[in-house]
Amino acid sequence: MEQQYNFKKIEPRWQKVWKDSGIFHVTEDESKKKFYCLEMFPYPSGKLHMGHVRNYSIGDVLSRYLNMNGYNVLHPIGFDSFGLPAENAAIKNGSHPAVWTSSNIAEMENQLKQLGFSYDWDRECCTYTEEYYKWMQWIFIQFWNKGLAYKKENPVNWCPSCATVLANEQVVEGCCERCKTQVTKKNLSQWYLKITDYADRLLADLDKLTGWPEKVKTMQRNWIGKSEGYEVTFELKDGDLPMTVYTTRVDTIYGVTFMVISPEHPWVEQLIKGSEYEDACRKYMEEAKHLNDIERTSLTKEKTGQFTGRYVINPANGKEVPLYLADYVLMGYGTGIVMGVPFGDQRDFDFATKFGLDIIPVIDPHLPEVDINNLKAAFIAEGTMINSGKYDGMNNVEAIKAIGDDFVNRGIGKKTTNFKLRDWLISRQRYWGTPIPMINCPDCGWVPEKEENLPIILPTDVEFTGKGESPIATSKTFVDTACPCCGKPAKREVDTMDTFLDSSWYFLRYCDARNSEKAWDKKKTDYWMDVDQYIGGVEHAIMHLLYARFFTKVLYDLDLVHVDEPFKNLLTQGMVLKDGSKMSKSLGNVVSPEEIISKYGADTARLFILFAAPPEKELEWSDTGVEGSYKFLNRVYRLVYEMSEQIKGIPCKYIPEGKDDKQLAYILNNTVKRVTEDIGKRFNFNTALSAIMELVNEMYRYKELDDVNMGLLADATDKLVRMLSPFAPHICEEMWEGLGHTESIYGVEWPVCDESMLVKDCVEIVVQLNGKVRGKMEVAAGMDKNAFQELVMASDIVKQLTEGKEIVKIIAVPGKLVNIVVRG
RNA sequence: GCAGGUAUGGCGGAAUUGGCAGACGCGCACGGUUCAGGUCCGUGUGAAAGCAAUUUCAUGGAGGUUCGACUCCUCUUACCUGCACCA
Repeated sequence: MEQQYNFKKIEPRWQKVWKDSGIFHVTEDESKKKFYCLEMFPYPSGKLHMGHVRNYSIGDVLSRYLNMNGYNVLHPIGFDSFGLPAENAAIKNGSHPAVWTSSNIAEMENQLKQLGFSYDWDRECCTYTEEYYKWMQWIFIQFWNKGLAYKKENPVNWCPSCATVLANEQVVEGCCERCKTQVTKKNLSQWYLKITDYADRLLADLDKLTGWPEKVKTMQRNWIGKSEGYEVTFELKDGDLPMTVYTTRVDTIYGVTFMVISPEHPWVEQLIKGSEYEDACRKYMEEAKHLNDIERTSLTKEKTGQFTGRYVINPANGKEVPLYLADYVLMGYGTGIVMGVPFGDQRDFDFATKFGLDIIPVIDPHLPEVDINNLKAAFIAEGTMINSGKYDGMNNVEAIKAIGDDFVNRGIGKKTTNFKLRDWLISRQRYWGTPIPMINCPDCGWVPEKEENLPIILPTDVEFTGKGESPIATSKTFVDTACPCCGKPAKREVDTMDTFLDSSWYFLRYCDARNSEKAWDKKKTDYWMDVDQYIGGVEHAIMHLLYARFFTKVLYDLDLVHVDEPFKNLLTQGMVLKDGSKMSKSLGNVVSPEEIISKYGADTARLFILFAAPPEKELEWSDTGVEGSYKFLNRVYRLVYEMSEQIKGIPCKYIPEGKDDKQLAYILNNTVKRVTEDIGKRFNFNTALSAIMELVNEMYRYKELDDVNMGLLADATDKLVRMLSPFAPHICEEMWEGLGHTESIYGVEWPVCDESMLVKDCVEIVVQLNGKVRGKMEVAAGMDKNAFQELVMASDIVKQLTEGKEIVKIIAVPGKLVNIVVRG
């Protein structure tokens, strides 16, 4: 151990030791309790950013801590390496996406190794490799065989100038990001996975996930969006199309004054044909193609619509109401047709106001402040039915069932459950993704490729122009094939899969990453799954986590895994900010991990990022804060260096004698207790580090005293280095060696708190007068309430405080406080 | 817009079960060390009033519950995240 802390020498040295000894490689070991610690794998965008450093530092502290607690810890890493940016880079530079991706991966692997994370690199998985996407294709075929994959038409963002499909991200203010042409919609036949078949289970099983943050579960519940209601069929005047609406508020049906149909509803064509409003309707439909769902459903956007010239008949009262096209009705939810009740729905209210339609009150809340005949906004509350024929006078909640049941009996209603969740559109008209292993045969239709022919390899004779439907279609070798069923000429699917599929099962592949015979051996997932702790950005709270849960449930039903939920505990980490906003190149407020590592070392970077904020919270980057962490490591290093000379050969045994011995022994053991709880139970690494800092401060004070107990100092030094090692592993290895140990600190036992050192005979308590602190006193610990209260009330402090005042009430909390309520 | 979240000194944050608001760190000030600067060691540091003891105010804002509220309830403001083809 050198006198000076030199991270530039220490860090590469220990990284090499770890690599050469293979210390982070794990195998299934039935004799040990397993722990699967997983961090969301990165997209290889180029270099690591601070969000990655934060995510992986959290995971590394946990992994190292659990390893020291005797667990067999699986801690893998990989790269989510298919996706749009690689393809954009290829279009821009005329290179191949694989070149861009693999050089990024190499760079990021290097950075991860420089940070000293305890990954089992032998299990590394990259989704763009043939050995990974082979099994992705195999899994897709299992979904197909189970009837969970299908093809359906769906409108996509379409740039007419590039003649290509655009991702939402590529649409900027309604225009193509490359050529600025206004984006429109185009119908394409697309692959879907039937996630809606699992909607009920995905919702119900959220209750099982006790280790998930409540906020994430709430977000998932809202996303799945289960609602109970009725489908009611209105009759079309002069036509025979059943105009079926979905409503959760069938009690308001007497307040229907119009009906709205989504502009992309397939029936619109025949509804408007020949009408005097036909041209106006077509124009409106064209305009609707330029807006996205968020804009369309915005409550603040002025409502637009177009009368179709048609009328429908309300089955409740036989009234005719006009039928409009309006973009606030989405084709993707319910039936694509909505009954307009301006009284009870704000969107309908806005629409009716704009188009001069009637507003009929149908519920009277009996509130004097509400004039239901002259509303300024839609009214939503419980009340008594009015203007509703035979239901008048009934409570509106009861009326839902009564009216609904009547429609069911009349054969024009159906009780239904609706989900906001839609089936998962997985096809992408892109190159850089897993090819969908399906073949279209003129005779057999869509058939999957034979399993023995997997993987279907991405062709390399492809042009990247940014134009056309899918780059794969430009390959001369890929498309034409033979039907796996009948052998006749057939064509391959040229679309690739959404990269969210790749990331929906990678945690299973890590369990058996090098298996070339199977996606994974069930014996291995039986041992390692489920993931004990999953850590990642809160921005993935809905989609990725829902898709991974869906996959796990399907694979469970196929008997390929033994768990039906993948992630037992979830930690969602906050973002890293600089000057109050997200670090981004456009804002120019990026601090690169590289910079910090070269200036202060990996240990400082890790320490700062864990100390600056608790993991779930946003973290404000501070350059001076980093310096503080660096100073702290130096302070620890100097202390341990000095101690290593003095405590050589002295056992970590002590009997505290004076006040100072007792104080250090108390702080030492209390620190062990606090740090253990903060890491293991609360994941509050910032307070764990505060506690360690307090211990260091106390050791600095104690060691300068005249009469010190060397056994106590030896124990404090030993425990200090152990406790700090998950946070700053390199410097701790160095100090551990300096203390005379020959084994790596990775895997030595986590220190244990000696409870006998925490027993105090005196506690300081607070005396309050009317809830305000007025004095403090020392009392013996462990008194019962009556004795405690009597003792305190008899004290001089209390006598002084209450002199000449009438005592109204006394609240005594033993060992904590006495609050005296007085008058006068 | 919808959904979810956050708000505490000059700054990052602490307060684990409703019980001493501001632990720990940064910054700042002063002192020591040093030729000097840096490093390092130490002391102080929410605001206002006061020589002081001490008192009053203070956890985005407005109310409420309670002996007692950063913590619970109602309303409100600002900001952050997601919104289904970015990953």
